[in-house]
Amino acid sequence: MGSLANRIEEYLKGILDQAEEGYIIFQRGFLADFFSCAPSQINYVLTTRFTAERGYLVESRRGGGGYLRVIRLGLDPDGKFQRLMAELIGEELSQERANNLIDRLEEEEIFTKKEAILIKSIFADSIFVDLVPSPEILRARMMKEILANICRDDINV
Amino acid sequence: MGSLANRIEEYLKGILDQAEEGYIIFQRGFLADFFSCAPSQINYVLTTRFTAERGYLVESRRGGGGYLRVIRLGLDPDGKFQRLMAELIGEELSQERANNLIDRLEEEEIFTKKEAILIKSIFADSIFVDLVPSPEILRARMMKEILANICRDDINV
DNA sequence: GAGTTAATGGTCAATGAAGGTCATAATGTC
DNA sequence: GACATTATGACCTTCATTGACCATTAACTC
Repeated sequence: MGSLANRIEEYLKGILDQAEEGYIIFQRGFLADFFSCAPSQINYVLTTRFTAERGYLVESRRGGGGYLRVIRLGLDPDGKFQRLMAELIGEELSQERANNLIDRLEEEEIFTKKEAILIKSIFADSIFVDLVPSPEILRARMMKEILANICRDDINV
Repeated sequence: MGSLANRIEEYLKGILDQAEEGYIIFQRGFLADFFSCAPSQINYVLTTRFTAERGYLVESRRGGGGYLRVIRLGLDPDGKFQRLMAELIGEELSQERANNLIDRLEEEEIFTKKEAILIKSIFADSIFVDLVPSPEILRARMMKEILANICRDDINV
C-alpha cells in the first residue's frame, strides 16, 4: 500500500487537485530528488498511474529546460465523452484497463461507489475463465453497452 | 479443533469484528511469520474459511507493496442472498429469469433503477452471442458475484 | 550559422518484493 | 485402515525499483 510509486502518485494528484489550470508542470530530476529515487521511477509512475483511461495526459520536453506536464482531462456531458470512450476501448478491453476506466467514471461521479464495485466484480478475469474464449472482446462489448445506457434520460427517474 | 488453520481463522475474524471500515488489510508474509507457518497456509485459510458463502470476500495485490484484503459481508438475516447464491452455483440463468430476478431486487430496493438497467443491459443474450458458448452459466456466475458484492460492508463507507 | 557540449527526459533489461498455485506429505477423524 | 482435512515447499506470476545507456533540446563557442 505505502509503496513509493503510490506515494508519488498521491503527491502528484494532490497538487493537481489544487491546480486551477488543470495541469501541473515539473522536472523529472527534481521530483526524483524529492523522493530520493531513480529518475526512471517517475516514468514508471506516470505510465502506470496517469494513463488515458484514468483521465490523464502526459506531455514532456527534453533538453535544457525540459519538463513533464500532467494534464487532467475533464468530461463533457453532451455525449462526446461516450464516443471518445468507445474509441478508447476499441475492440478489446483487459481487466486492468476496465478497472482504470471504471475508477475514473466513479471519480467523475458518473458511477456511485456501489456501481463501480458491482461492475468491476463481474468484469474480472476469474468470472470468464473456462466460459469465454475471448474475455477481452466480451468486456469491450459490455463496457460499451454500459456507456450507451448511461446516456438514457430515464435512468435516474 | 485447535488446528493452526482454526487459530488463524479466529485471529482474522477477531480483528475484522473490530474493523469499522468493514475490512482488514495485511501482508501474507507478515501473517505467516506471525504464526510461524508457510505463506501458502494463509491462502489455505482464506480459501476454506473466508468464502462468499460464509460471508467474506478476499481481494489481493501482488508485487512490491502487495497485500491481502478481507472484506466482511453484511448480515443477511433471512439468508436470502446466501440461498440465492447457493442456488446459482453451477446453475443456469436465462435472460428472462435474470430480468425477473433483477426486477424483483429493484422492487425490494436492493438495486436502484439505474443499477437494474445497467445490469440487465449487459446480461442480454445479444451481448454474449458468438462469444459465449454457455451464456446461461456465465449469467449465473455473474449474478452470484453481484449478490456477494451487494452485501459488502465497505460499499457505503 | 555550424558544431559542440551540457542538461534534460526516455527506454529497457535485470533484480527485488510481494502474493498464487499445486502436488504431496503430514495429521486428524471415524 | 480409509478418508478428509491441514500443512508445506517448489515453482510461477505480478508489481516495484534501479541503473546503464539512448535521444532530444538549449545554450554556448567559434
